Amino acid sequence: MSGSDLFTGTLDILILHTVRGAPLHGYAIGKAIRDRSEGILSVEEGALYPALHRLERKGLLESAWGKTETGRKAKFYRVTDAGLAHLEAEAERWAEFSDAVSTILEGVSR
Amino acid sequence: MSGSDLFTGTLDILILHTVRGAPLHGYAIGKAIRDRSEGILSVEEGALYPALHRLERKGLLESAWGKTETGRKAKFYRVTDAGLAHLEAEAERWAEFSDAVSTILEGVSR
DNA sequence: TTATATGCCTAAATGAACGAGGTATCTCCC
DNA sequence: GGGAGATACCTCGTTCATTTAGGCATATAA
Repeated sequence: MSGSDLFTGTLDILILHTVRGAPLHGYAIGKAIRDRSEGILSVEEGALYPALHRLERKGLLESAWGKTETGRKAKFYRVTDAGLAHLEAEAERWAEFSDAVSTILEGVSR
Repeated sequence: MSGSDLFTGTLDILILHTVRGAPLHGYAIGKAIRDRSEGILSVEEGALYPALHRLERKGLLESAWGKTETGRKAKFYRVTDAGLAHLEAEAERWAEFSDAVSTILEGVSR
């Protein structure tokens, strides 16, 4: 149904991109995506954590337990080389796809 | 997985938009989407027909049997008022969403 | 001390899309 | 006559991401 959230398939790209710069822990990843999109992209935890595990299982992400700035225990994720390659390919595919959809949809709601 | 196809959730919008102008039959809808996106958006029949039935069940589409220009039997779909309203809302949501994703992803693959 | 924010997680249910199969008709060509 | 290929419809089983709704633990601010 999609209710009011993400279009399936984009979460992985968003996650990979978000941890591309520096390792981040799950909770912060969700927050970062939400913040940077000004609330438009809301990442449910029930989707976020499974996605992180999925990406790690695929070798696109690596994780290590560490401490946050405030001293809390957290699992930090960083992108692997494979993850980076995957991100680039998928980002390209996304750009192509969303351009195609936008072109077709042009004028519907503007 | 998504292999190489649609990002889930956009098919409904594409269908509604495609039949917005004039009633079309399923096969032609798939072809129209494929053609207008220059092959980037490929609509599998296993996704297309269930989607048409789904949309009709929801009252967003209406169907009637008719004949194509070449004289073949085909089921023609047209958008209902509810379908039009839904299309406009979803297209807006799509625009907002894809803008947000593109903004975040900016610079990844360009 | 109690609520709120941080931080992690899982399990059941939903449902969309994929892949692969099937039927039938029509046209074109050998 | 007989096959190939395009048109046109359909369904079924599987896969898989997301939603909804929980649970657990710790820290901090009211």
